[in-house]
Amino acid sequence: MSRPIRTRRQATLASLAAELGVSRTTVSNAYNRPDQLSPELRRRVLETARQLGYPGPDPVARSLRTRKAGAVGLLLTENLSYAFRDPVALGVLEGIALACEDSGTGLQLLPAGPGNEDVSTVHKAGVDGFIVYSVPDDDPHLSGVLQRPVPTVIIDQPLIDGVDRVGPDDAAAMTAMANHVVELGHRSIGILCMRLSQDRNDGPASMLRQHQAHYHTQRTRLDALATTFGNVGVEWSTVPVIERFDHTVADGATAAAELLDANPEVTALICTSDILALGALEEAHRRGLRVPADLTITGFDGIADAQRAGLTTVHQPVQDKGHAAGSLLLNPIRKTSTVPGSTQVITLDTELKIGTTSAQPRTTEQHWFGP
Amino acid sequence: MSRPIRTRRQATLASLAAELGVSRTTVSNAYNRPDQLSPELRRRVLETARQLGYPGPDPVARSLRTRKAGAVGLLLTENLSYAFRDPVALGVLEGIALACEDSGTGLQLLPAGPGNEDVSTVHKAGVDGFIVYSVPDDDPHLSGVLQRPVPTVIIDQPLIDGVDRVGPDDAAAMTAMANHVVELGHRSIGILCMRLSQDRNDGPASMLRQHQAHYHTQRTRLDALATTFGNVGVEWSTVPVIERFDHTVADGATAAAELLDANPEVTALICTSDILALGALEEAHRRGLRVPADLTITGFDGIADAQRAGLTTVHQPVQDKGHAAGSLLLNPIRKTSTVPGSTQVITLDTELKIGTTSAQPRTTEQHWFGP
DNA sequence: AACTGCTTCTGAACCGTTACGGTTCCAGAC
DNA sequence: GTCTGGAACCGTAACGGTTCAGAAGCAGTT
Repeated sequence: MSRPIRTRRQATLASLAAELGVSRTTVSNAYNRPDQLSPELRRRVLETARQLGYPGPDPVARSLRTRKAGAVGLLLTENLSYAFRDPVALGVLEGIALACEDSGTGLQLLPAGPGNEDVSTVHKAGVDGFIVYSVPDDDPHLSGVLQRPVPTVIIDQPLIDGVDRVGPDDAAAMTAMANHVVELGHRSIGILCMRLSQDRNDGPASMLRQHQAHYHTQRTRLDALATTFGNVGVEWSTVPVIERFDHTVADGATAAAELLDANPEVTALICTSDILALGALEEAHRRGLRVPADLTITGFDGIADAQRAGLTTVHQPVQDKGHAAGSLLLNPIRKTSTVPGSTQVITLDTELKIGTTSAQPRTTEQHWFGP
Repeated sequence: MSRPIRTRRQATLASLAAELGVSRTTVSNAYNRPDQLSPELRRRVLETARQLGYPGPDPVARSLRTRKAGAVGLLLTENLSYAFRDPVALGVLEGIALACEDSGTGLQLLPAGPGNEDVSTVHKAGVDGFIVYSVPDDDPHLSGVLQRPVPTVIIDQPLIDGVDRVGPDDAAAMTAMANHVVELGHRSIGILCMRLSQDRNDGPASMLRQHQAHYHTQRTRLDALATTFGNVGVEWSTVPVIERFDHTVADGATAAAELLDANPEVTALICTSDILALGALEEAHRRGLRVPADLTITGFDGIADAQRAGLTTVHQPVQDKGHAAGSLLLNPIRKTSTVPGSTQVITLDTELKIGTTSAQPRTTEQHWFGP
């Protein structure tokens, strides 16, 4: 098996047609609509194509004419390494890929990492639609995508008028978790959260920063916590919230250390992701704190490692999320909807999973009689 | 933020030029060569574009003219789920993605799963090149790729004349492993290997099947074992080789069980992948066999879990492998090579990692006095 | 006055294909 | 002998850009 020799000038459908003395249409039909010409002629066309080294119709020219690229673009404002290492991102990616596979569509990963200010990659991508995953609402790539006249589906965040969205009900899910912790009797809590905006801030997140967060998901989760704990008399401004730019177990551990150092009275650590919670768990062990006896720790996402660790968390079906987004984009149910501008929103079920890392605080009174 | 209202008919570069009373060239330049027109005119062009809802030059039309798609295709004849679950595949994928990110190129995952007989997805992909990863040498998608007049790089397998390739020296690496096991004194060995061909065969792989294997990598590794052990008097035809179609830890375990049931005299289990070896390890523990005292087990690849388990294995830099393939495709060093048809081959370094799962057989003589 | 050089803009030729709406031909029906 | 209908094939017009050679205008130089 060896590669065909390239002729001086690539053969085209037109040159092949000329060679055969037939019209271009006929050659095109030989490839795309075999029933439109006699088997004999078709055989001749294909045979001559082979001799001339004609590789078949050019995909780009075809795309131009048919207005179909046969691929969707995935925008993820994150280093691609992250997408391949973070279990949640990987699950979503897998779900999307599955949906694409189902419909025979390509999935194009767009290079739009943090360092990449160049939006042109979005403008140059020949795709029939976009899936946007976990992007801050002020991202330039995102506005580039929205300018393109192709359908777009956003996963999780941001929430944009007129754009389809797939995601869990973060507010409800986090409220359920907050209620769980409240019911256990915790009133002295601390929060670990993921990146709130593009500018790195590893440390406490002020109230202002929380409200101005460009990552919608994180903001919603914090709001839900603030509301629920506010209802039982916990003043949110007194609740320590520690932010981490990078999303790793190690960062979760340092965040927990930072929080516990400054607020040793805390009886429950609520984390906006499992990864951070697993880090907190590590840090708790390092300090000799028993979980949940001395410290309650909760996560969010329901990744495999969390289940293994018995973490109390909110499970969300990450793979389904990706698959739903892909299906929404690829299966044009939208055609049935009479209103052209109608937006579809798919809300995914979440489930509060109570594990072995949450329990009543050791002495509920401790807070009142303080040191 | 909301989407621009779509006009009756999408504006094009031509309609925009007409509206402005300038030539198409000028509009094109406004987007692609700002220095070619006065700032004032450029501002007007962009402003009018905004008013008309013109989304900028169509990427497909641009690609047709410039003969650049800005993306490379990844062919992987495997369910995409596999690519996202298998640590080796994931590492390779990450490496490729990194290389693409470096050069601002998109990475298009082609849907070419096992069930997908349709080669048209390969023909329809508008890409500037292909990376082929771990594909059997008789795969129809592969020949589709090779027909396309774009550069192609193959990772691992198959080995095709005139096509660039990136991969380890499997023969040398496996020979090193075989020598290690030979030097420990093992003469009664068993082999667990991955899929040899597209047709499922979970069980013993006959000599014929081994020789006809369509997965070049597996064949090479087996050949290396056969040669090395042949040199010390072990007749290869007597060595049990158990094949598994799916590549999971569970399959490794059942393969080990199958082999050990039929060949209890075996003192060393050489596996062609870490995943299979980890399964074998599980099965050995289940049977109460001590590793390495009762049974030596070796792997191949050097994944993280293997390191954690102390597995004796051959480490190969999977991420580098992907990155090298991407770089080879994207950085056209090829231009410097005078011979147009010259082929580049990058061979990656491997390293024999001796862990805690290999040791001398308990009684080397056992084999000679055997039952 | 002719020449040079620079900036700014234009005209026309592609890029390779498919959609659309035909025309031609011929067998069989009437 | 005309009509009908289907199979086979064709010509033209997009699809939406980029690119290159040059034209026009104008200031400065010799």
